[in-house]
Amino acid sequence: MITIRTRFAPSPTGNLHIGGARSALFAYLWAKKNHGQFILRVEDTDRAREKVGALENQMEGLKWLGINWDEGPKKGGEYGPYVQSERFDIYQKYAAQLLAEDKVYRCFCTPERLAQMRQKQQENKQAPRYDRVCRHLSDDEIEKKIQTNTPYVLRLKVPEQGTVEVYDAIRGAITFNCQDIDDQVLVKSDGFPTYHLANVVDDHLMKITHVIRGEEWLPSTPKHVLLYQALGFSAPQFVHLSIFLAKAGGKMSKRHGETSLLAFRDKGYLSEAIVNFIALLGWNPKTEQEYFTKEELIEQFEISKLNTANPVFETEKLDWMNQHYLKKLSSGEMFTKMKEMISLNSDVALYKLFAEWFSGLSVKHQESIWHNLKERSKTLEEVAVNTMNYVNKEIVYQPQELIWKKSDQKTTIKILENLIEKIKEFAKEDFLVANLEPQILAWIKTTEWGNGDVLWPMRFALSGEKKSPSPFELAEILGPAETINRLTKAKESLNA
RNA sequence: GCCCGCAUCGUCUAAUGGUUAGGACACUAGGUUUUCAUCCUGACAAUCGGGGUUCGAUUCCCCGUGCGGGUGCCA
Repeated sequence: MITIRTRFAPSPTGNLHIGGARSALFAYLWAKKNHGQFILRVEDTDRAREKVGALENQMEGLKWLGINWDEGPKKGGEYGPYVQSERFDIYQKYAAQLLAEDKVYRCFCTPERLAQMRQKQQENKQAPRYDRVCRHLSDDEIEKKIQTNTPYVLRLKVPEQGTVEVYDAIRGAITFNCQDIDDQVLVKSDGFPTYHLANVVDDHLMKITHVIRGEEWLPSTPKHVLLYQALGFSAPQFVHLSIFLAKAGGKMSKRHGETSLLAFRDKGYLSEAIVNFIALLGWNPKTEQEYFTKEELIEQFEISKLNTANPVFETEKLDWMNQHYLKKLSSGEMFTKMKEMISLNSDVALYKLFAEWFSGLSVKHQESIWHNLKERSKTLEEVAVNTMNYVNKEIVYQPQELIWKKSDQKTTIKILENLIEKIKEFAKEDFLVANLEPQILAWIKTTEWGNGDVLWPMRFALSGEKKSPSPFELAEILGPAETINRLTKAKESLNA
C-alpha cells in the first residue's frame, strides 16, 4: 500500500490568503485521513517578487489553524531541502537531461521581442503564443549564439499535433489540444527554474501522491502532464479546488474586504471557527451537520465530496459560527486568548485595555461577566468593545431620554434616589448579576413602580444609550462605585 | 480574441429520471423582555434560458447566456 502524501506549496510573495489556507487544509485533511504525510514546500523561484516576512506569515497562519506539516523548511525530512532555492542543482540536472534528450530547446528571444510578438498577435485577434522561431534554429546558429554569450531560456517542446488528457479527481477527464499549449519556459535566462519545472520535479522527488491546489492551475496542468512524460515520471492525482469569490464579483482581493488569514485572527475570530467555516466552503459531507472539529473533518473528509463550483466568501455565517465557538470558552480560556491577541496583534490598544481591566476583577466577577457577555459578542474584538465602550464612557445626560415613555420627571428623580440607596446595600463582592437582578426586581415589587419605570432610567444612566445591555450587566461591569456615580449624575441632570 | 472550468433560495449547501426540491446563515413576523442581544415559534425565498432524449428532467445530451480562471523568463 502506498503512503498518501500531499503538500502545500506557497510562494513567499505575500501573506497567507484565506483561500490558500483552505487549500492547505484540504491537502492536510486528506493526508491525515489516510495516515499519510503533509508537506510544506516553499516555492521561491521568483526572487523579484519575494517579500520579507511572507514565509513567516504563511507558517504562522498554518500553525494557528492547527495545520501541522510533517516535513518542511527548518523541520526537515527525508526528501529535503524543502525550499526550492536550495534545490537548484537538482533542477539543473533534470534540465540538462531534457536538453540532452532533445525534449527542450534553447530560446534566445529577448523579452522585448516576445512582448512585440504578443502585441501583434493580440491586434490580429490571435491567441498570444510563442511563435517557436528558436525551436527551428540550426545547430550552427545555436552554437554561434552560445559563443557570443547570448542569454537564453529553455522551453519545452510541446507536440505540434494531438491532444493531452488531464485527469482531475473531481472533474474527470479534460482534454486539451496541443495547438493551444505554449512552449513553456522551464529554465529562465538566469538559470532559475520556473514554477512548472520545479513543481513537477519536486512533486515527483517528494513522492507526492495528490496534488491538491486551486483551480487557477488547471490550465497549466496539461503542460505539467507533458513534463512528467518528458521526464519519465508518473503523474500524481490532480485535484483542482474551487476558488473563493468576492461578493462584489471576481476573485477575492483586498479591494473587497479582508483576505489575509491572520487579519481574521486579529479581528477576534477563533481558529476553530475558521477551520470549520472554510472546510464547508466547497466541501460537504452530504449530511446536515454544521459543526465539525478538526478530528471530525479528518475522519469525514473525502475528495469525491468536493464541489466544483466557486463559492462566494461572506462572513455572516462565519460570525455566527465564531460565536458558537466563543460560547464554548470558559472565562479563563477567553482571557488567555485575549492576552495572546496582545502579543500577536499589530493593533493591540483595545485588547490591552480589556486585559488590564479584566485582570483587576475577581474570578467570580470575571466568570459572571463572561457568562453574559458571550451572548452578545461574535468576536473577541466585540468582547472588548462591548465592555470597554461602557467602562470608559463619559456620558452627557439628556434628561428626556432618562425618563421611561410611561413615566415622568418627578417620579424618575424619586426612583433614582431610592435606587441609589438600594444599590448601596450591595457589598462589592456581591455586585453580580446573579444577586443584583433578583434582589432589585424583588425590591421593585415592594414599591409602587413597575419594572420599566425603574429599569429604563437605570439602564440609561449607566449606558447613556437607548439600546444597551441590561442594567444589571452594566452595573456588574462598572462596579458599585461607578454605578452609584452615574446614577447620581443622572439624577442631578434631572434636578437641574 | 483564444483555451479551460462552473451554474439549486440573497449566501453556504442537500436531494432525485417521478419529492410539498431539504438544512444552515442572513432577512422577516410573533412570543419573552425596560431597550438591544440571546432564546422559542412561524413566514418568505431557488433548480439561468432554449432545444432535444424520455411516459416524465431540476437531474442525462446539445446550444446559448452568465460567472470564474488561464493566456508571463509570476506563482
